Amino acid sequence: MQDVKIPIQINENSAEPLYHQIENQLRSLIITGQLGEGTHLPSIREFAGSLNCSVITVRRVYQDLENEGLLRTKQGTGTFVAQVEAGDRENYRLKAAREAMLTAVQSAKAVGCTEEEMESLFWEALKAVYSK
Amino acid sequence: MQDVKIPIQINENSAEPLYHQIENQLRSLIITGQLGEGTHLPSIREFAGSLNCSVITVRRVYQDLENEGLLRTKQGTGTFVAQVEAGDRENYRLKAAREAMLTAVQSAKAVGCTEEEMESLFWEALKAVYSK
Amino acid sequence: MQDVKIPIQINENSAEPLYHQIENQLRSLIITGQLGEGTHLPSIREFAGSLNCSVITVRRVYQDLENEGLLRTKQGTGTFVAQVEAGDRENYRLKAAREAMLTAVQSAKAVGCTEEEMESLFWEALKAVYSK
Amino acid sequence: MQDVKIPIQINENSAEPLYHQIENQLRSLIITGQLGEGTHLPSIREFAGSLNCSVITVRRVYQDLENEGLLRTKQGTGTFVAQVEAGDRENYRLKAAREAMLTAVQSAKAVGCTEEEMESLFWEALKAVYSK
DNA sequence: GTGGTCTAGACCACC
DNA sequence: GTGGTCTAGACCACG
Repeated sequence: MQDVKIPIQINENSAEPLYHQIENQLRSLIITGQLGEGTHLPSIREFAGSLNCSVITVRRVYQDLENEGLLRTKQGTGTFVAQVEAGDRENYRLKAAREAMLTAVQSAKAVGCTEEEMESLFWEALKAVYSK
Repeated sequence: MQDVKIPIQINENSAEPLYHQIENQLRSLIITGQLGEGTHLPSIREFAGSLNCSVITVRRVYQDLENEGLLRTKQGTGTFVAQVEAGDRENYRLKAAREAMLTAVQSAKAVGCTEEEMESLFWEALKAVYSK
Repeated sequence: MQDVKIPIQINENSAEPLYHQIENQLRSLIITGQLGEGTHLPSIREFAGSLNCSVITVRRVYQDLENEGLLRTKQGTGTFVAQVEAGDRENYRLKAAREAMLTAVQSAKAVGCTEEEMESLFWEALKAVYSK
Repeated sequence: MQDVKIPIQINENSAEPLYHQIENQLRSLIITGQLGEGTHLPSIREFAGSLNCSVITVRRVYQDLENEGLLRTKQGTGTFVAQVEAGDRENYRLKAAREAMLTAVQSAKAVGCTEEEMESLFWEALKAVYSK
């Protein structure tokens, strides 16, 4: 078991609900292995303080991720990263990425993009993201 | 001016709000030219009836698209497709598609995909969408 | 779609959390088919009023059951019983009952009951429950 | 008086509180006679060490069981298994088992099981537990 | 100290 | 009217 700082970026202006932002980022950290099994997450009060949000919101995040099987929480002890099988981890990653890509292509098709245009936009996006 | 049936598909189970689904599809129809300039859209009441939704929802759709400059409402006469310049049409399309693609790539990167994986997923998505 | 009264019994003195009691009873009503697909559940405010509990608690119940796939909720419209496949319904029932029975037998074994004693206790319990 | 090793199995992942798990197992050991009257239990500190848990937890266990009359604490000497009358022992066993069975049957009825189904599930559970 | 539950009440988005 | 999110703050159970 380890004890670490969790790097979460909150976008105040986003339409995405606060708890969603936190959940998504935390989920990514777990399934990419940046938070290893057994990692002791900050207590809900502490995390709420550092994220500058309500305890309830953090509580909700932890609970949702526990329902997904990514966290394990023990009353009076704390919240920990659960054991995630390598296969599951891979599935999570690919499922999320595949859905994102599919959605993008569907949207592009809906506005009448040709396959060539999409390909060009894809490379453009790739360059934009990885040059940052 | 012409008077046509508007082909809108509503997905009851989607998390996407009703007005959003309708707006997006209607916007696509207009900027891809499937609804030409001057097309007379159904009355709010009529459209609401055929979509089996509330008039409030349709009113909101018409209003939002009018604000975007895609529709034009004439008191007592009805709602019509506005003039869309070729350049604007192109901008709309690419802007929407570009954003979609960027979002997808960012999501994929967030879950740890490599560029190679993304490319593979992109082709997969393209195939899936166009083989339908 | 139908609109009905939901018969929920709250036990104030139980150690079982309020939201758990409501969830369990509602789940039973759904998987036993007493609340058919499409049934329009009371609004969270209304239900909270009749259960004499907080809106938040009802909200949580609805959300948890939605995550389980038993409810479907549409913003601005309401909360409905989702489509549950007959097979799933059967699985739910048997899974719940099987676990309950297994737990009981394990507990009984832990305190040193013989198989004969258990059988006798089982018949006793059956009689007690069904004679009510 | 004797001094023995206490075989307690802790399940880290169970939702059941630690103190509960320990209490239940210790209670079973006592009422089934596996820990005879006068047995000298380990000191709180020692027990906590071997269970790898907090002394607070063990203290609570000892205290609860003392309240139930199953343990007896002598200042400066230690904690011992109290005298359990044969009748009491029998009562404990049957009470616990009876409650467990009743709960199970009620749960099963709540999800719509017929008496026949329950019987079948009961035999299944019995087989599962005793074949281990 | 930790998490678990519940409250009242606010404000927003949707229909 | 509906549900969706977030808040502050209380009290309890666990270690």
